[in-house]
Amino acid sequence: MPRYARPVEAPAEPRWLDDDESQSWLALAGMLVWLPDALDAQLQRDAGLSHFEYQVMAMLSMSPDRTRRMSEVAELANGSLTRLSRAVDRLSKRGWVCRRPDPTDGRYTLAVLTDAGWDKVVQTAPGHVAEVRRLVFDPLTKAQARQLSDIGARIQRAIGPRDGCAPPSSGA
Amino acid sequence: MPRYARPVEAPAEPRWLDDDESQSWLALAGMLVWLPDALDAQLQRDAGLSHFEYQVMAMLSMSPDRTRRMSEVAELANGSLTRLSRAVDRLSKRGWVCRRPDPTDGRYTLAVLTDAGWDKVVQTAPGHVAEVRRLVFDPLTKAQARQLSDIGARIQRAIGPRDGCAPPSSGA
DNA sequence: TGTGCTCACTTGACACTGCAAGCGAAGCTC
DNA sequence: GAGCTTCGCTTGCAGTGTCAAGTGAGCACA
Repeated sequence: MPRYARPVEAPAEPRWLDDDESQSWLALAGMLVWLPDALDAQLQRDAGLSHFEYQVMAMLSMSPDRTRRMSEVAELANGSLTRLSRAVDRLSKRGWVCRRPDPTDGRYTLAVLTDAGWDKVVQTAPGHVAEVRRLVFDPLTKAQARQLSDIGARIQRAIGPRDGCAPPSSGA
Repeated sequence: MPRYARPVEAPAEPRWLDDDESQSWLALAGMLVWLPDALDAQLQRDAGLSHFEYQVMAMLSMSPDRTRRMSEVAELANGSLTRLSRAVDRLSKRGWVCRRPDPTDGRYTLAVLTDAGWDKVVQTAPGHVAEVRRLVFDPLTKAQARQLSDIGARIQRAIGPRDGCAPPSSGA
């Protein structure tokens, strides 16, 4: 395991993790690696989509007129604008999303979910939700699920605001 | 937010997430994106290492003779053999790790942490642990930290064994 | 009007990753 | 001990991500 307990020759003297903490961190670190991986795998297998691409389409599917500015989509999907731009390239090629200049301000670009894109989301969502349920909520007690919500919020608050990204508790 | 609540026209009828679950999932998903990012950022900034590279070196620093077979390192660092091979390429170029054929079986390759690599780990560890503490343990109550350990274990168990990777609870 | 700035986005260069094919070393069978 | 298979690792390639530079629309102020 990575060195989280005190090394033999420590230069500074930070507070090393005790046994409980080490174990928690180990469990968290594993989850951090494997859960996104598992969710991506399900979407890739069943829908040919990355989790990020799915999030982009799912988000558009909940927006008025299935339309939203690129920068808003990027923020809501937890991704950079560059990443979104490339994802929209891919989704456009597949006919699920298209771009359109914002008539009210030519600097903005609107991403629009097409009818085919809507169908794709409607068809993909149940399997994805089922996987989230299977991997996250089924194994946990109700109390743990509630705790998880608080734990996630606290950790995100500690990370602090990412430049240009959603403030701590905006659900948007 | 992505569509985890029921869409207007659902084809199948899975169990959609209720409000509590949606909120938990939202918090978890955000954490899943931002925590690895924040940890990587700290290591990159302070040590010029990715989290994965750090894990590789940290793991070697705890191994007998600072040496271990490539395949073992890959497994312990939660990475593929390809990924490890390339990471060791990079770390070798910087003089922190070197490869050596296993004298007992020429098929294996041993990764060895050099003296310079050891120094690098010793120098990097305190800052990294401090960041883990700042982002994870300081914001949580003791009880939450303990819960997190169980939560992580349950979710990893649900994901199941990844091919060739550590079984559920082997600390190895 | 025009010059220059800012803003939202895209694009080019480059880095990292996984898949699958390739490689040499071991082991197995005859 | 020749030939096949298996094993552990590396490598070519394609895909996706970031950073920084580029583009074009709007805005501000002379």
